[in-house]
Amino acid sequence: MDLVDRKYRILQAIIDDYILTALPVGSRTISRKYEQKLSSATIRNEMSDLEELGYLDSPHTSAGRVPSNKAYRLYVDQMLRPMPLSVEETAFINSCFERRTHQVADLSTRIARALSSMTHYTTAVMTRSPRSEQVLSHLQLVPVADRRILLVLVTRGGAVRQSVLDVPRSIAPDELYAVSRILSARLEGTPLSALPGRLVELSGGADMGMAGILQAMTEQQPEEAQSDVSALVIGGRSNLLSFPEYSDVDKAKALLSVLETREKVVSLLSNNGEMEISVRIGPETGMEETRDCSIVTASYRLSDGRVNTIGLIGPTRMQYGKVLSVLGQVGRSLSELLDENDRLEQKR
Amino acid sequence: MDLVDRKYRILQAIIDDYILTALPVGSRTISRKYEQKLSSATIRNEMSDLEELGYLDSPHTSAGRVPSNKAYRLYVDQMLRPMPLSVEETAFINSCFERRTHQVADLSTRIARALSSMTHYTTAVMTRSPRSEQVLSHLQLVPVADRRILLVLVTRGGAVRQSVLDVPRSIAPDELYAVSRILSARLEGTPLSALPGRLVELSGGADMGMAGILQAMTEQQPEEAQSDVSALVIGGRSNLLSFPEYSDVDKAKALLSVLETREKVVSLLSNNGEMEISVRIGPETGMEETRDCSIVTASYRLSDGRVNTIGLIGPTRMQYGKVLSVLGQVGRSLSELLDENDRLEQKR
DNA sequence: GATTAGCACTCAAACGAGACGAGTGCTAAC
DNA sequence: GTTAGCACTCGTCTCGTTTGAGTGCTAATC
Repeated sequence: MDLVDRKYRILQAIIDDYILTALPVGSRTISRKYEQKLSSATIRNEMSDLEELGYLDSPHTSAGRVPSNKAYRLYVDQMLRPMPLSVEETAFINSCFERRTHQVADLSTRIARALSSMTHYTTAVMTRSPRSEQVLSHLQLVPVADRRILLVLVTRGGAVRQSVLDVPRSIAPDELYAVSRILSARLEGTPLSALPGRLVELSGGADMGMAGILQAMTEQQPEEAQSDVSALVIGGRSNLLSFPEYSDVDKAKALLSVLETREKVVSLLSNNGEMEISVRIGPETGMEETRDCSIVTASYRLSDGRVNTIGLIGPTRMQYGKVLSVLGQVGRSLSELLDENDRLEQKR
Repeated sequence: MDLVDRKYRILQAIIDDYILTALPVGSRTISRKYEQKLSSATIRNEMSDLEELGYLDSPHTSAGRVPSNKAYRLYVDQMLRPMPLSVEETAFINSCFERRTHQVADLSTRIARALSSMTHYTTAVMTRSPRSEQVLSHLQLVPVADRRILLVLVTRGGAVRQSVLDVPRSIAPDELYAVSRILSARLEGTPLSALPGRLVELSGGADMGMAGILQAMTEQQPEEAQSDVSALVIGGRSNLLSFPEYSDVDKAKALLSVLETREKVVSLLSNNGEMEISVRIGPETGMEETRDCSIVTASYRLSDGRVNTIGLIGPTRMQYGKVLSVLGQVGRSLSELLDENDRLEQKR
């Protein structure tokens, strides 16, 4: 199924042009703009072949040709020329990560904003904390109100989770500290996923005072803890409306609705297997509503064991080259930031 | 400027009809659907008067009339008939607040979802924590990693803020607890707004060990603390695209862009003075981009001193009756939930 | 004096016929 | 293998026409 050089070049030209203009590409356009040695008739023949091979579709007889999903696939896998970012662009990305932060939500928001402003696509950033992989390092109970305490869980990697619990009796700060010490010592090293089980075990031999706290801890899990996804930020939704493919309000609405359903966004960001960067085109996105979209995702493992997934969504006619370069640079800047964080931590 | 009864009724009919259909209303429609005793010619004369009085606009000579912002104002202030919710609707709202929660973010998300699904408008929920009004009740430092600690601030009302700090040396958990006790005792009762100042004072007489922590506390304020707004959730954006006024993609895009700018949303939700429920129509929203929108906001004071503002945004042709009833019911359900929380707290 | 029937007038939207033009496929000549 | 040429397709644009909902005004009616 190898395409001879010329067909290959023509196909590439068509895709390039279509990505740029969103208009079906005609043979004449190619012969003038890309392959001046060849007449439009020759191009026409080649295009006819390419259509037969499944790389091109024609909306109707007298329009030009449009790349098929198969063509985009080939384009992404083989035709993509590395497209270096301008100095300004690199600088811009770096500037977004200059200030240090430990608030993952802040960082995600910044990433989302930066990416959607640079690419003009919609960006979703998700942070996953696989509970099975996270191991408790420290536990602390903090008094909040009379019969209300704050439970803080710190993992080995340094991730923090907290939730407010109602307890059946009032507990003095000093007692709370004592309980924290005991629990912290007993539970240190437990994977978060095993925590509920361990708590039940412990409450067997616990005295009355402790039992109430343990019970509250088991029962009052925060909603967030139900899923692994701890933060989900979406930016640049309005960008979608600039694309001619969404000049039809109904289509735009359908896509925006998907973006409003947390589970759907999570699933769109998720099924990229173990790839670091993945490009899914049209039906590969695995969702009916996004059959005309492409999704590019990149995942990074944070030092605390959490996984950050960054996704860009747009029409299949996506500027893959640009998107991949930008995502790559973001990845580099991000690891730099994280490394620096870690280094600072070491040095001190 | 009082409108005689009949004019008043006719105006009301026009607004009702326009809100329902989004189509300019003609004299014939009114005479058939609303005022069957009167001929279209009579209505026509009245409508002409109403236009002169500034209550109606005509898009062009041969279309019907459209209510002006002044008309909506009158409608909201005087014409609104209480529109009781159906049993199902009330039940639905209540069901959204059944599960108790201390996570304001969860609650906000639920409110936003419920409101946008019931009204088909876009909902924004904001939580403000006026630092000047919040008074520290307890402070706790929790070990996170080698030279990294978590600072937890608990206010008298029971609100919790936390941030991760980098400190210049490694501190044992027990020392951290001792420092927490000292600081907690010294700072208890300080308004959060006065905290930075107090910290500087304290670091004057502090020993070396403490000084580093105090410095980290003053310097490393989390981004969130910069503003009073601690959470902002928006739901039902795609609803906007169902309204004929946004069938023009550019208009939709402009409005969606506003919703993507945090500061703008905060400002839209904010300037309702001290009203519990406020309705702002068109230019009253105070923003160029929303001159064709109306915004209804409701504010509730939470028991911990924070203020929750719920806002609905849609075209000026908004179903004010329905929106106000739903918001009212949400307010009731919400206070019930909060009261119950408080009662539980008392009883135990 | 208020109401209404009647009528001329307006104007956006819907419709339809052409003209246009970008594009194709095919054939025949180079 | 390439290309010039040509007939054909079909969406889009343009423009005049029709339609119909609506208005304002006037004169007759209650």
